[in-house]
Amino acid sequence: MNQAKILLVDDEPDILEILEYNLRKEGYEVATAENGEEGLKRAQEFKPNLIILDIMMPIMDGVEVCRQLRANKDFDSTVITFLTAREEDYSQIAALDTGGDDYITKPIRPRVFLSRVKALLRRGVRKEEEIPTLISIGDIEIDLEQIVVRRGSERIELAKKEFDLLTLLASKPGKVFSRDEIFNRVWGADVIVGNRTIDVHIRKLREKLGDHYIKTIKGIGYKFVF
Amino acid sequence: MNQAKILLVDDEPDILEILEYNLRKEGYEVATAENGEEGLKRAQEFKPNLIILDIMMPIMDGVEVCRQLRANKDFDSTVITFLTAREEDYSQIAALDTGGDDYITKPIRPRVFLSRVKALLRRGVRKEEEIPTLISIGDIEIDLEQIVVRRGSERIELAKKEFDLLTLLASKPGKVFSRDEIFNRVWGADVIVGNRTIDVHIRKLREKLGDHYIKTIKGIGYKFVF
DNA sequence: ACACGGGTTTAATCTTTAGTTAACGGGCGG
DNA sequence: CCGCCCGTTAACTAAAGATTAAACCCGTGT
Repeated sequence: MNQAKILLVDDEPDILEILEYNLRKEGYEVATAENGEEGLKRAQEFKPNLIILDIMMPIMDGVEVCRQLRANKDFDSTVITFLTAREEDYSQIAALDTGGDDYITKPIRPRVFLSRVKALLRRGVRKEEEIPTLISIGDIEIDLEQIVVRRGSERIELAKKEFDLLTLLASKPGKVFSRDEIFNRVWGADVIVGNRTIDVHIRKLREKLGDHYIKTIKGIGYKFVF
Repeated sequence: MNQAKILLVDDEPDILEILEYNLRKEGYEVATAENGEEGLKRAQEFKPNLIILDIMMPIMDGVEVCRQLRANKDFDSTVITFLTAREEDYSQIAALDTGGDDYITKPIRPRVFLSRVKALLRRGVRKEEEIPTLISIGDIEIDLEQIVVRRGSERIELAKKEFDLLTLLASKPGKVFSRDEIFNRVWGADVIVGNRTIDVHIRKLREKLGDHYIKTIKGIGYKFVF
């Protein structure tokens, strides 16, 4: 018996029903939502292994839902697939760009659908995105493989959280990351930590790297400057 | 009668069928999968001696499957060969880089195919190139053939697990190996051992070699430094 | 000048992870 | 059959890291 959890998000109750029926029959645990917002919420509480998103939905479309999920650490290893009408293949490409792993075209053939789902769940493996092993900005080099930061010949050792935080900020130099964003990406949405926690880590980073790399944007967040 | 086990992974059922038929006729035990992820799963349970992977597949292509297989100890001695359309020879090169042992071009001629398979299996084990018999880093020499470590003229005897562990770490000096990675590569995916086990082995290594070779990266894993 | 809304700093505390040591049990050679 | 080695586990200790709380600081608007 299969115990993977699947979240279905589609605005058409008929489709929802038929998919849910088929999936349950195969032993999956299923949750559903009828629009994007609800989908996001359900995703948080249900922690599915696979999320199936209709692209076309009122309120919030699937692509947007995907974008938001992908901004959250908790769903790093969640497989996301889209449901799309056969014609619009341009949207398919766009959708995969936002972090989707696959798409399934309507009309849906239950058999094909199920085997596709099965395949996606096997091993739970996400599409491999390019994982650079080295980020370098200004005079700083972040080595993701050796988990170490270098400035010139000097090696700077960081603790794990510090490293994660720096990696995030440095992944988009100049971009301001809001506190919420940082919490989501470094800690994950359901870990609840005090609101001064980030500050402390920022402080330790500044201590080790020097003050000028991380700039505070009051009322908003922090950014990496160079 | 031949009892080698062969896993076929291809998204085209026709090809799968014809290959399977031919192989069975020769007495091989055959399993099939229609895409990469399914292939990985089957590989785990079926433990084939030879895996034949189509390069072009939806969801997860053959190259990626190969990469993942090669990250797992259980498949160290599994021969992997690719199936590829004759044209794209650039991809062939890339594919062999990820740890493939050979490739077979489509269209497939059963006779040729079978003799190729036979050859691959007879050669038994993997392509030679990737097995250096000696790793030497800093003042340490790891002799894979004699299963012994030398430092200068001193010979250091290690137990098998210790040796495996050292070999892994030393295979990429500087790279941090996560605990998970170590478990997968030294113990194999399905053995479950307690979480202090690695530590103990690390300790014994440090005891025999000296402390400074293996460095702990807290919260992540270990790395070999020199 | 003062209160207020941030942000910063520091030190204390809690939590998590690694290190250590001893001991158990299986397998093997003598 | 005995004893030894290896791999593993268990229990405990040590250390590092993460978080919190609380005092402090600074610019702004009144």
